[in-house]
Amino acid sequence: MKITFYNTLGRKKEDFIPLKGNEVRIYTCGPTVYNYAHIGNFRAYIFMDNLRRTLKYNGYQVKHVMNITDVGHLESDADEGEDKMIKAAKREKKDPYAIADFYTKAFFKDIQSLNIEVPEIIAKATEHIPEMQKMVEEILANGYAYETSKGIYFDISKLDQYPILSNRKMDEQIAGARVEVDPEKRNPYDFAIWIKADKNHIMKWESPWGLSYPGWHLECSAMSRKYLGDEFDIHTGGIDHIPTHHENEIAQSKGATGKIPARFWMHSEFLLIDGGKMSKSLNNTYTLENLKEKGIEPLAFKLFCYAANYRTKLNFTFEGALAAQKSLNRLREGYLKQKQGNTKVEEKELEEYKVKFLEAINDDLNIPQAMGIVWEIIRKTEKSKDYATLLEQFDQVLGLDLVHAEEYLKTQNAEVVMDEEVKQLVEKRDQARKEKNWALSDEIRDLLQQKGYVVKDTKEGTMIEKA
RNA sequence: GGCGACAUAGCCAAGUGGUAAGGCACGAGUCUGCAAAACUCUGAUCCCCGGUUCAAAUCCGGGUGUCGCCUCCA
Repeated sequence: MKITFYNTLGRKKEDFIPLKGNEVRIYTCGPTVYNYAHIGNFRAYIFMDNLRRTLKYNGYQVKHVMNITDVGHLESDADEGEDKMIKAAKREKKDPYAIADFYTKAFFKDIQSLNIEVPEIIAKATEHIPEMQKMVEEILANGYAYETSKGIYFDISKLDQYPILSNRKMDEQIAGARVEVDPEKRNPYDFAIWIKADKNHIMKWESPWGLSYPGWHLECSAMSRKYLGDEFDIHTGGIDHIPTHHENEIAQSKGATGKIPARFWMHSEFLLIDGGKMSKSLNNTYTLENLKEKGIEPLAFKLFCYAANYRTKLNFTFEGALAAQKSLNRLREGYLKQKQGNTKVEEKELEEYKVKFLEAINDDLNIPQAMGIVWEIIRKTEKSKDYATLLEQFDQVLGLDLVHAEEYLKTQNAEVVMDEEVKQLVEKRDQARKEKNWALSDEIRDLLQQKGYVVKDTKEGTMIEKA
């Protein structure tokens, strides 16, 4: 079935057809591992997950590369300021490689808890320094760069078009408004592709230009080319990458190969916090750990993201996230009920749902619409294993790990029952209820509620959950 | 100043020409010793004004408002 994706290059939806047979080659801008990733970052990786799962669901083979930026970007566009990795190293009094290693592990742990598929190839910047150097040499040889006392700079005036992704008119931009323009640069928007290191710079490598290190866009150009070739299918990233990072990445790749590296450029929108920007100064860059503290599972955050399309801003509030947690549990319970059902469902009906679902996801990953179909099936009164099987199939795209629904629900309850004091209260209440001592039973219920539990009476006795 | 986006029920949001998906909350009912949970049911004519059309939330023009980017950032 036809797939359409919104392409930032051209700013419209286009039919997607792989460049090479049945294989789709994707490159995703991954994390800079100098700190914990926050939920805004994860929205982008949830989008990436939806994309690759959708392509696989359509029968394509996926070759997907994601970079790990373990040699830090600089603080500012004008290549001044302090390297992020170095900064983190000073902050935590460790060497940059240890910092990178620590946060890389943390990142993949989070990715796993979100049930996000790990791309086939994970490429670390520090392991691709030779490839990057070679690319700098090519760009220089092709006449797209020049050397200054600070490093090698890309000459944007040599390009037929810059910028290509956005409509900015460079001469109207206030260059140097925040950072003084380097007088050695030919154009204010020329950027460093290779930087000569100060004596104090920790991460640096031997090169024809002395001890130095790569500019912060270069790794993506070099690594995508190494694994996916000069031209591949899809390049993804956050919307903030458009104006500088991806613009410059395209420039470099064109300087080296003469080609725009990817056919499709797909960008995910920002997650807003309480209607505004996420920022360190507002102290609202939440991590998955912060969500867990409030009883919100990573997968509930994933489901939260499914309320909106990846290209629209989504407003995160804890209220909304708690609603998603509730919704996730109902989804799990609904799935389990279908699994126990014995009604026979017509093949034709199942087929119709499959078509609707596929149409939704193939229309630029319209997950919200796909979720509408999921809920329709969940709510079916005539319970059926066939519906459960269908939901499992859809979950190949959604990645909510529905097959383990029972375990998740049990885990939530198990955690609660662990508490010895609470356990005794529950037993005492069950006894009181058997004796029809409603006064005592209600008293214990109030007590449990004060402690922050929801009390459920079932045939098996008192069950409690965290409120 | 330049660029971009958004404005749909209490909240989060689908829907881009034919009379408004879904989730959460609220309310009603079933169940229950009473509650809770669960289940069922219930709600909007789509920021304002004008235009195009047989027909507009959906296209065009003009307002108003909100937000993001132009500095690293998903």
